[in-house]
Amino acid sequence: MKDKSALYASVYEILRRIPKGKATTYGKIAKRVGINPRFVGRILSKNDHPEKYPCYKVVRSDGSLGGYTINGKVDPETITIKRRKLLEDGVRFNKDNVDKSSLV
DNA sequence: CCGTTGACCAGGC
DNA sequence: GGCCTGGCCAACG
Repeated sequence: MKDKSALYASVYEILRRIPKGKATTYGKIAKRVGINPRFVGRILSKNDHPEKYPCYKVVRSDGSLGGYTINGKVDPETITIKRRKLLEDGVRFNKDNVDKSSLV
């Protein structure tokens, strides 16, 4: 993993490894691939593949959903979709935050 | 080339 | 419990 494009692939690979009913955080991924947390979000927002990778399984360390962008879409509805998809996967919620017991 | 930006994080108040 | 600050580091204009 030297190329920056490989970095993207690493992040997506991690998303695929998330078990059903679980979510992960930007910070955990960042540590895993060795980059800063901000860049994780940047990767997902600019180069995500919503049909192939569960980018919606990534939330903030405090359990809040953070953001959710699809193909440059910045509508407030997308964040609602993110929450619904997490629920469909069996991730437990505590009000508007992901239950920490559902984090990996 | 340099300043700003960002799907963040941890710490302090 | 919420808001502010500093730090992080690649990408963008």
